[in-house]
Amino acid sequence: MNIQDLIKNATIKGIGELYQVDVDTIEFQSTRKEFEGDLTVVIFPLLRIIKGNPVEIGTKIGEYLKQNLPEISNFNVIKGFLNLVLNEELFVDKFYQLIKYKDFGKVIPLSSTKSVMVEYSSPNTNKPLHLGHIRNNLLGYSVAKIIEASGKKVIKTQIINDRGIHICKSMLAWELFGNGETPQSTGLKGDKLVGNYYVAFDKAYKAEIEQLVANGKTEEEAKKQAPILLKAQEMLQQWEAGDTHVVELWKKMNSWVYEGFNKTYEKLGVDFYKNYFESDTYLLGKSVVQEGLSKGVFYKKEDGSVWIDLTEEGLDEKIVLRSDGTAVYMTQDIGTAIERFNEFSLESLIYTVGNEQDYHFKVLFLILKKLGYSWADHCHHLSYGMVDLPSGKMKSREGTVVDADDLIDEMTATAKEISEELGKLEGYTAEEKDKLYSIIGLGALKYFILKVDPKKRILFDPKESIDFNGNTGPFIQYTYARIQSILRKGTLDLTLQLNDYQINDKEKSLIKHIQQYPETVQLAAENLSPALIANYTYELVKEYNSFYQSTPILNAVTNNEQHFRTQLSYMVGVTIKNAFELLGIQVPERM
RNA sequence: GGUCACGUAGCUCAGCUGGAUAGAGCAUCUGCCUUCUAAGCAGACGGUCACAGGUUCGAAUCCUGUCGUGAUCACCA
Repeated sequence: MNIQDLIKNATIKGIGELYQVDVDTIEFQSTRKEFEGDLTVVIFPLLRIIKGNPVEIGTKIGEYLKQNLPEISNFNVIKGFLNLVLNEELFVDKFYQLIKYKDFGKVIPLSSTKSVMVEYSSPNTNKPLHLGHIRNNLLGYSVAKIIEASGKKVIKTQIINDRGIHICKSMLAWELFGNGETPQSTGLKGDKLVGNYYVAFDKAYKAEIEQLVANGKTEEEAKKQAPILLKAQEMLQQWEAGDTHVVELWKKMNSWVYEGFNKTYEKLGVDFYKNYFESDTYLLGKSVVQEGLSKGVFYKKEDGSVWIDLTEEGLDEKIVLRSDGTAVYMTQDIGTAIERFNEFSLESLIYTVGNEQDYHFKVLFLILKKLGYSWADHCHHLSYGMVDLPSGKMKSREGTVVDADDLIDEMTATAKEISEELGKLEGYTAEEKDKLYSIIGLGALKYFILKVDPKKRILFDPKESIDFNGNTGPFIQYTYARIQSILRKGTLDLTLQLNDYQINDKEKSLIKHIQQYPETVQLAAENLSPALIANYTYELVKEYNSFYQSTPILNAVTNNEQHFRTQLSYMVGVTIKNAFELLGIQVPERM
C-alpha cells in the first residue's frame, strides 16, 4: 500500500472515532509547495456531516492523527486545509520498496482472460501515409502500450481500406500513363509510386472536366461524365465481378503499397498483431441487418433501402443498406465489430479515428446496442483532432500534405544539425551517430504530438520544425542520458539501504513524483490519453534537473549522500524509460 | 440551421474526480560552465481562464445562454 492510502484509511478511521460518524468521502490532495506538509485533507466537505468551524475541526483531527499515527510527524491548519507532515523515514522506506520492484510502473495483470483491441492507422491504399496518420499511429500505439501496462492484454490491429474507387483511380492511371513502372524500376517506395498515379488521375480528371465545361456542360454534369471517371467506376465493377486482369493488377499495386507502409511503420516503431482488409470485410454485416429488420430495429423504405430511426436519441435517420441491397460503411462496421468480438474474447474495443467521424461512431455504438450486444457499451472511439498546417488543411490531392517519411527524415536531419553544433558526440562511429539522430528526431516528433490532449487540434509548422528545449522529447532524453553518465561514473548499489538517511525537500519531492507513476499510468489508461504520461514525465525531469543542479558534485559529498543520490538518479532514469516506452519513444544511453 | 468538440500569458500547451495566491516552455531581459553532459539551472517580465448569468463555503473546472473556430449532418469511406 502506498503512503497516501495508508494515511487516508487512518484518517477516515480517525474521524469516525472522533466524531462517531460514518465518513465515506474525504478529499485528499498533495500539499502545494508553498505550504508545509506532504498531504492535505480538505475540511470543507466534512462540514456537511460535522458541524462547526473548519479550522477547529482540522486542528482536532490533526492532533488526533499526530498522537495516534507514527507516520505523521506534524500538521498545520490553514483555512479549511489540514496539512499533514509525514515522517521522513516513510519516504526513504518507500523509496527502497520502489527500487526493489522489478516491474515498477506496471500493474500486475488481472486474472481476466479478456483482451482489449485497439485499432489504429487504417490507411487507404491509394496514397502514402501523412502527418495525420502519424498522429493516429502514435496515439493508437501509445494507448495500446498504456493499457498493456495497466494490466490488460492488448490486440493491436488496423483495417486496411484496400478496395473501392480510390484504388481503382490509381490503377487506371498506372495503366494509362504508367509504361509499366514498378518500385524496382523507379527506385520509389511502393506507396509513393501508387500515390503519384492517384495524383495523375486527378490531374487528368480535372483536365477532362475543364474540356467538358468548355464544350457547354455544367460543372456538375462534367464531374459525373468525365470519361476517365467512368472508366474507374467500370474498373470497380470489374473488380467486384472478380475480373482476373483487374484483380491481378489490384493485388500487384496493393502489394507495393504494403511494402511501403511497412517501411514507414517500422521507422515509426509501430506494429500490429492482426490486419483486417476491407476487401474481406466489406460484405459483412448484411445478414445482421436482415436480423435487425426482423427484430424491428431497422425498417425498410419503399425503394428497398434499410434505415434506422434514431430521432428518439436526438440523432437522425441513418441508412444501413442501400436500395440495391449493397452495404454502406456502417453495415460493414457493424459486421466487423461483431466478428471481432466473436473471434477474440474482447473486453473492449477502441477505435483510433479522427474526430470528423464522431457522429459515425456515436451511431455505430448505438446501433450495436439496439441490436442487443451488451458489449456495445465497451466500445470507445478514441477521437483526435486534425493536424493543421499554417497554410490550412492538408489535402492529399492538392499536394499540401506533409508526407510521413519526409517528416521523419527531416526531424532526423534537424537532430543531426543541432547535435553537430553542440559537438558532444566526438569519438562515435558514423553508424552510432545516425542511430542517435534517429532516436532524437523521432523522440522530438512523437513527444510533440503526444503531449497534446488528443481531443485538441494541433497546429504543426514544419518550417519551425521542432524545439529541442523545454517540454520536448529531446530535453527528457537528454536528462536520461545524463543520468546514465552518472551511473557509468559512480557506483550503484541497489542492495544498500540507508535507513537513517536524512532526505532534503528536493529528494522528498522526487520520491513523491516517482511514487506517483503507477497512478498516472492507470489514469492515462482510463482516459486513453498519452498526454498525461508525457506531462508527468516532463514534470519529473524538471524536478530532477532542479535537484541535480542544486547539489554539490558527487565526490564532494559523504558516502551516504553519494549512494542515495546515485540510487535516486537511477530510479528517475528507470521511470523516464518506463514512461517513454509507453509513448513509444526510445531513450539514448548517451547524447 | 441541427448536433458535437474546442477557446487559459505575444506564441505552443499543462491544469486529474470543483479547493489555497492560475502553471510550464518558447520569445524578451538578468545571473550561473576549472565542478557528475550548460540540449541545463536560478530569477524577472507577462493573465478579465472568450463573454454573461447560474449552482455553492469555494468555479478555469459543473449547468444555461451568447460570441468565435473547427468538424459533422451522403444510397462516400
